[in-house]
Amino acid sequence: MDKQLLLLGLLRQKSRHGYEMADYIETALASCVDLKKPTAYFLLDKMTAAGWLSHSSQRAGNRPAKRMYQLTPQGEAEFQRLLRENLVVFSEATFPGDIGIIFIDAVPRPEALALLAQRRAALVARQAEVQAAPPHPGALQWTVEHLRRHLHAELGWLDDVMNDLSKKRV
Amino acid sequence: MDKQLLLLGLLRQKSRHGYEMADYIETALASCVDLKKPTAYFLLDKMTAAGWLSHSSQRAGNRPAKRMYQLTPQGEAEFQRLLRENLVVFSEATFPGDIGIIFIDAVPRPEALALLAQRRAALVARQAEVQAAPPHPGALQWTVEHLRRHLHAELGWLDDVMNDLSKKRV
DNA sequence: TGTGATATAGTCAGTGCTGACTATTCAATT
DNA sequence: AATTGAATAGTCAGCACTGACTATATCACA
Repeated sequence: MDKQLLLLGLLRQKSRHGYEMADYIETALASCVDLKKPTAYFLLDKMTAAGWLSHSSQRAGNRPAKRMYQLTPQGEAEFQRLLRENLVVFSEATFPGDIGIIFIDAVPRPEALALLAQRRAALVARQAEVQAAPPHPGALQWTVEHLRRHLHAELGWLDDVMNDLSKKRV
Repeated sequence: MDKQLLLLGLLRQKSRHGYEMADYIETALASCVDLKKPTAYFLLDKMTAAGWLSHSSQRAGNRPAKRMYQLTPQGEAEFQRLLRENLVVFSEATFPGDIGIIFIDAVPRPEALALLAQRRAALVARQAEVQAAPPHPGALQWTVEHLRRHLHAELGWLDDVMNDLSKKRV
């Protein structure tokens, strides 16, 4: 439902067309949500069928007709409901990378450290990228800060793991 | 592929049957990986078909026949490959809870704070649960520590968000 | 002797998502 | 005039996963 919430929220700010939203999400919002174009179209259709959205063809400028979506009153109600639902719950992330850690003793110590060093490099690169990003407007800043903190925690942990690992007697 | 890696890793330690693994994963490993019983059986079948696993029926004790799985040499090779693949990449988590944050201004300030307070309570409860868990053996300790740190970062961030929010001029 | 709990093994339809593809119109370039 | 690229709108098969269910054997206990 979170993806629906996102689409509803974007449409609530102003009418938009599918391509615009999908593109915006895949670029500007890529760091905090995962939503691909086909999914966006699919959900837009679904929510239209459910009466949460209406759309009107509209040609702006000289471009091909766009399908502009907007919230219906029911859509607004659902948005309010989903938003509250989202705000209440704490949803724990899982870390697929931990699975490798569990079995790390199956690979020779030096190689394991080299592999983790690569992981670390990717993490640091990502950190730099987030740091360099232009300031985000409004509440988006909080999500960026969220990401920053988790990256920071991640790096600290990874360093400790590598440290432990390099010290550990075989 | 991470789930496959997990199953392979468990089978590498010793032969096991499906129920045992699914149960172990859903209880002991629930914090770092998400894998349900039907998925486990499905993947076990699939990997058997691919020649990574073999199995033998075996009745131990008086219980119904168990199907004990074990790695084939090819399975061991795949395990090694998947393990390295997993160790190298840094995979970023996404936070569905951020979507609500983005649109938080759509709900009246006091209500928003109350909702986030509930989220916070859930987070704190989870923290206590993790803290109270019995010490995990071997490399599992690292994954628990991983979780601990992220929960800690999460709490710090959430408190800052709530603080900002309660200060913010309307 | 029956009844329920537990250990084991599945199955299957349905959901949510996406990769990879097609189609159309216009602008820009050659 | 022809070609390419980008903005827009989709479509669809297929995958990964799971909720909810069935089946069977044994054990504990009323």
